[in-house]
Amino acid sequence: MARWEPDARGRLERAALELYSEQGFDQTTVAEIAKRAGLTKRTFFNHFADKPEVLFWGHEVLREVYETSIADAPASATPLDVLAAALQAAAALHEPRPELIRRRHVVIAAHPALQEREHLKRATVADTITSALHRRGIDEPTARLLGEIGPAVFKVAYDRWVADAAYDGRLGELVADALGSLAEVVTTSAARSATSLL
Amino acid sequence: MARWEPDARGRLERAALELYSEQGFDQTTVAEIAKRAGLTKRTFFNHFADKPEVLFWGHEVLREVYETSIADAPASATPLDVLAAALQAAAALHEPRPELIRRRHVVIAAHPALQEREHLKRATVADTITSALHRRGIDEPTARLLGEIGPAVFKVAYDRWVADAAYDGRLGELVADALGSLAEVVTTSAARSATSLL
DNA sequence: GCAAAGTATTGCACTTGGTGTCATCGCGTA
DNA sequence: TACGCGATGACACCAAGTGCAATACTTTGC
Repeated sequence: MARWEPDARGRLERAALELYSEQGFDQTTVAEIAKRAGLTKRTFFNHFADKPEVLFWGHEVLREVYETSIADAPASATPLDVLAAALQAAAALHEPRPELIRRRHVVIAAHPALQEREHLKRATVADTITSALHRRGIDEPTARLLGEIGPAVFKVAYDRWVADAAYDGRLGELVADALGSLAEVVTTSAARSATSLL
Repeated sequence: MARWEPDARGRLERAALELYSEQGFDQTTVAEIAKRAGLTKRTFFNHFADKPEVLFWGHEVLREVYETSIADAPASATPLDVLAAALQAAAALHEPRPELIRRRHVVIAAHPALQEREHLKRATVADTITSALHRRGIDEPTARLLGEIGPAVFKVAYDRWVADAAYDGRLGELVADALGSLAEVVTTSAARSATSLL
């Protein structure tokens, strides 16, 4: 696929992350990104739909990971077990390059427009989970619920992980933690409700 | 606050919703919206930060509702009970004008840029819930978790509600349903885990 | 080797979103 | 009546994003 110089797309991604980091998202123009990558503005828009999109490779891969890990879970697993396994698979995807992900996270945290895009991507992940669960025979409302809960739980763990380099290599643990808290919070309340019925 | 004609802001909101509905978001220019409202493009941007924002009044109110309903919940309530009460309060806020909300929903569903904004607003709601719970003495990680879970559960109910006019006046029930499913899914799995430990 | 076909890149013109600046209008108040 | 203040408008400007046609390079078939 290589033409003039190989990997135009990758060069644009790297140049964009650098410039967004150095100067901020607003202060960086697309022409500037293209120039640093040795290309032109028009070529940038041939590769990416818009200025934010250049930061959001990865999400295609993420969706595939969810899809396959949910499909491959043992038949005996409960719905929540399946979700847990999928979240662990997603965590494993993040572990290898914490520095890169952290740089990206800082850039996104600094600009609402990028957060918007991130949320939208998260929503597509929710849809992916939902239909993958549904495909296992889980009823639609439950699948939807777990599809929404999954990314929510993951975010809680991810936010802690990304905030402190001391957690490097332990995102999986943090995800397990968050799932544990969920169980605790819900069952505590359920127990109380049951009691109050007596 | 009224000057030439009263309620410039409201006129812009109505004109925008109409035009987005009639022609689509992309096909509508800001100049057009302003013209229908009897104003100019510059005035539009004096009232709203950008083109999407004109659809997202409401969210300020929503945040206040969450804040006060969480603060006012009885001291004896479990964290999940508090969240449930807050979600019911939010539901009550939606009930009165289903047609308007539904029109708005259709417009948003038709365009990614608007969905992005919606997701961002939802995230700010999550933050509001988190800090309101934290202020009740609930520990930070649990508060965060519930802050993320809350809007997720609400969305499941809201999506069903908005999809079918037969649910008018029953959003509260749908929210209760979703919370029930959550408890079921989580406790089922917890029971299995406990069993498997024996 | 060479021509043809295909694809990545570019140049250019154009629309629109969004901002800065300054003038103007209409109202409340001294 | 004069003054101040906030809402509106006119104008110029920059950058995002698109459509279209030209060009540079690569690959394929011969």
